[in-house]
Amino acid sequence: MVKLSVVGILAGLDEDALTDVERHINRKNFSAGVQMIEPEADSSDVYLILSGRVRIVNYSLSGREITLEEIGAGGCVGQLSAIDGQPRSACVFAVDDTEVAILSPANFETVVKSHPSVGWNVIRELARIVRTSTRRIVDVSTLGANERVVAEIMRRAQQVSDDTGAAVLSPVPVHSEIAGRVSTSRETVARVMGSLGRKGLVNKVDNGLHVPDVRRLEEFLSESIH
Amino acid sequence: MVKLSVVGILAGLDEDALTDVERHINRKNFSAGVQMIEPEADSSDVYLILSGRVRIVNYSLSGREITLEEIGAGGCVGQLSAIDGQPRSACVFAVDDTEVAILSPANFETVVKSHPSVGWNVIRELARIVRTSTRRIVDVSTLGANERVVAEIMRRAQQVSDDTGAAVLSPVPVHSEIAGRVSTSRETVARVMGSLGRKGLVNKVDNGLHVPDVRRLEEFLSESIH
DNA sequence: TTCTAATTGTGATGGTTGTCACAGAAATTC
DNA sequence: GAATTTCTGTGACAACCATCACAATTAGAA
Repeated sequence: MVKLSVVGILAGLDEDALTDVERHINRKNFSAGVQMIEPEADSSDVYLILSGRVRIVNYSLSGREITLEEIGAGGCVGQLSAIDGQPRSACVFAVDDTEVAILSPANFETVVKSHPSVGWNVIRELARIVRTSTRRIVDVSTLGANERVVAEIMRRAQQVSDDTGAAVLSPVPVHSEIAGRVSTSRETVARVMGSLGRKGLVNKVDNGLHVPDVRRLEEFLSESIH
Repeated sequence: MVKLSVVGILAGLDEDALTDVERHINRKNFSAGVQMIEPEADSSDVYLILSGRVRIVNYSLSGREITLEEIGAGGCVGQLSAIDGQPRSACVFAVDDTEVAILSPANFETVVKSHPSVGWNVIRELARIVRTSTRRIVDVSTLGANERVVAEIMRRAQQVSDDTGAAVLSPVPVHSEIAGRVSTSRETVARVMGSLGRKGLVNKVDNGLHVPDVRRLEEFLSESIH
């Protein structure tokens, strides 16, 4: 059984406090692909991700999928409703098999208020989300669809680049998944990836997508914006 | 001299605590139009707005202005940098003459951590920002520019509509300001407003923009999305 | 392996909307 | 009230990209 201490927002709690929290949660498992939270449902529980991976998505009326966030073990989802009592605005589903600890809004508030460090952790987490969202708003307002795709590949590569400036994204990102994250169509992603490949900026290796020189990707992106 | 108690995130503090906070702030005034915070500046101070109004904007390389938020008396700006220590990501300028109380990041953290109610207020405020940002991401990913303009007028009208379902936006919103808020061009806003006027969904009165029936605006919007 | 499902690649096409350009209206300043 | 600045309205045009429609490829299951 996974310990609650893996959860980011609970960092800084001592053993006693953790066992106390333990008494107020419900553990639950979701298999990969299953929807965990549907919008409009009037629950406001907070889900602490103990293992696995979930994705927060929103569907447009035309059926287009917009990925808002993807969160792995240690993260949490559903805080917003617990904080402001408003209905959920998106749905959450398990990408991999996922184990969660469910905390009621009242207990969430209690824990946050009674442990300053938890409060601060929640604040930091929300600040991170605000920063990400703001960057996305700016991206989508200033860059074209093609550039957004390049920017997304670039960001992913930056996170895993080694000291030679190369990076391997593994497994190869699925086009439709990228499309959901940068608000464009799958076809546009395919075209951009093709063109990056032809330019030698990325190339496929059997276990992933190889970016030989992240710096050149950055340059290519700033050239294409003018 | 404006009291600190107008500030939303300090709600719930008693007199003693407020006078204590008072000792750690610097008051400052900005005239309308002046830039208060420029990005890249490596200060991380939090600005509590005591009176006036500020706008948080971001400029694209092509010079397009993106309005991220507009905040009036009682609000606060600059928290993100104080929370995560990262550089500022946008600039802030005073829309009206504005009086602020400036709090250093260290003091901000102290106040937040030592008063659970302040911590919770900050959390609620950040949650509000996350919700707004998310809605905007969804809007910009699923609606066309024209629809976004209609949606913006609709939202503003909803906030001030009376019991007959009518609303007056006063003063008349400036087109370029709307454009900045919904990530489109000033010309597009002009065209949409013109068309709404011709359909009788909005009309100008001398002191503002009159929306005779907010419901009809909502219907019009959902019809135009198909 | 063979069959099936998922993913990718690419052309054609039309709608949307950003951009440029300028004229007219309104608001401010002097 | 004249002059200047800011704001609004609108046409023309081209770029960009979502969508449709398949074919080709790859991965996964039977």
